Amino acid sequence: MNTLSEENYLKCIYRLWQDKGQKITPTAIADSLGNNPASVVDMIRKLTDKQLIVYDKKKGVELTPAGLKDATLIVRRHRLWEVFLLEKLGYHWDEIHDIAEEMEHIKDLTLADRLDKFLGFPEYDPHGDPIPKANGKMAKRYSTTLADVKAGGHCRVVAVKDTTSQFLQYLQKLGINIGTRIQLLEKIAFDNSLVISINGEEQKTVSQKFGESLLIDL
Amino acid sequence: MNTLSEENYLKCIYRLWQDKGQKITPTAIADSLGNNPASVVDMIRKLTDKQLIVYDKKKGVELTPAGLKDATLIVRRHRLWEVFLLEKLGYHWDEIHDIAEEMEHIKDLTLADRLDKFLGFPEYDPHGDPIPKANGKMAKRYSTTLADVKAGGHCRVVAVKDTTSQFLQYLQKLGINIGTRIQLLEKIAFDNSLVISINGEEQKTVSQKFGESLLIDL
DNA sequence: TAATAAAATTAGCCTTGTCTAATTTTATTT
DNA sequence: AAATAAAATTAGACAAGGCTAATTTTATTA
Ligand SMILES: [Mn+2]
Ligand SMILES: [Mn+2]
Ligand SMILES: [Mn+2]
Ligand SMILES: [Mn+2]
Repeated sequence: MNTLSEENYLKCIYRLWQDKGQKITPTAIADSLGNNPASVVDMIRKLTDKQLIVYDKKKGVELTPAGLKDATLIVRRHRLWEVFLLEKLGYHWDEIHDIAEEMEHIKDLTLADRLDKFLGFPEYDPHGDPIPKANGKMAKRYSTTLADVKAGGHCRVVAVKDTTSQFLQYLQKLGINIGTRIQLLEKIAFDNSLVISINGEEQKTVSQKFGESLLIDL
Repeated sequence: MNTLSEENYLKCIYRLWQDKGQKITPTAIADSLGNNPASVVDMIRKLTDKQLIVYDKKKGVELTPAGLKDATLIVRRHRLWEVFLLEKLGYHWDEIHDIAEEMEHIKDLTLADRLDKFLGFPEYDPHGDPIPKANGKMAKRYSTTLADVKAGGHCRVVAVKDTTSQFLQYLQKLGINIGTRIQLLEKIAFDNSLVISINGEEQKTVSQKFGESLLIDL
């Protein structure tokens, strides 16, 4: 049985592994969790002792099969609870992440499966992230961002890479949701700002960071 | 904001206060939580500093209005989650308490109220305990136990005082639920064992401890 | 390659929440 | 009232999980 902290580290490592296929370093983990690298080194030792990760100076941190299984279950619970909070309790898009951050740690063998069934086996969470099935498999994850679209191109929003309420509320203000159609009218060469048209409406300009936070399907 | 441990202590004090109107001592709290009295003394200091309890050597521990408010909210969340787990996720009577023990600590201002609404504002939890409303008020709590019934008397089970799976599974085996009618046929003078008839069926003998754990309405 | 910068690690400290053992207070019995 | 038992408290320890500051490694840059 893993502690709450161990679970949060596992989930963080899982996310870094999915996001960038890059080397997962103590500093990367520290940045991601808002912790000190020294604390991360301590936890790397604990998780290594529990055989949930392997740490190699060259390759960085990697999840073992056991660690991947544990991490996947935490992600499954997180995303299922997000669906519950949005669909059953009527929370908004930007409110659910932090609550699910706590709920994902509720430990009961059959809870995730019962919740999954109760929710009708959803494939994606409200942010467009695929929900791992009981067997660990999950639907397609998208990786193309709005910033990757070429000028003139059309696309459809399928997921958000950033789940902070700041970003989600900004999206709401712009009228962007999962499924919204966007046309990239122009890329400003100077700072990679993006001029877009949302659902065919009047154009808006958004930053490069914004574009990189929105996952799309062409 | 209270920590998980502080919340568990507050809830424990609340329960001891409701159960017996008696003096709440460090040893009583220690026994109830399975902790050491020395640890309890430490926590009494913390909760006193936070002005959630008042501790008087003569009167024992008492909740302040602020402490009572916090404790009531934890109990509200616990009982609402129990209803959710039983009614929506299909858990059994004896499985829900331990899970709710974790879920009661999820912190979000509107969560209890949303859950309450989603569940249709239930008055009682699956163990027959009244669920505090948002304003802190709650339906009648029963205090008469099967052990208080006089020989020959009839009664109806309204709640269980003990929520351990051992007791609940025993009840299940005997065919006793909330609402079950019981006739007390005889009290054995020797050890206060009770000879009962469940829903008018063949007689069974149960212990005094059993009788004191079952709340009834005459 | 040497100098410098960045990353990783170690050492030592802190808080929370727990424990055991020893001591002091309070209650109960003779 | 004195003796004894029980309860409460203090003192000191420990594990988890975090921090800062110092040091050692590893990468970069000149
Ligand atoms: Mn979390
Ligand atoms: Mn999500
Ligand atoms: Mn609890
Ligand atoms: Mn209950």
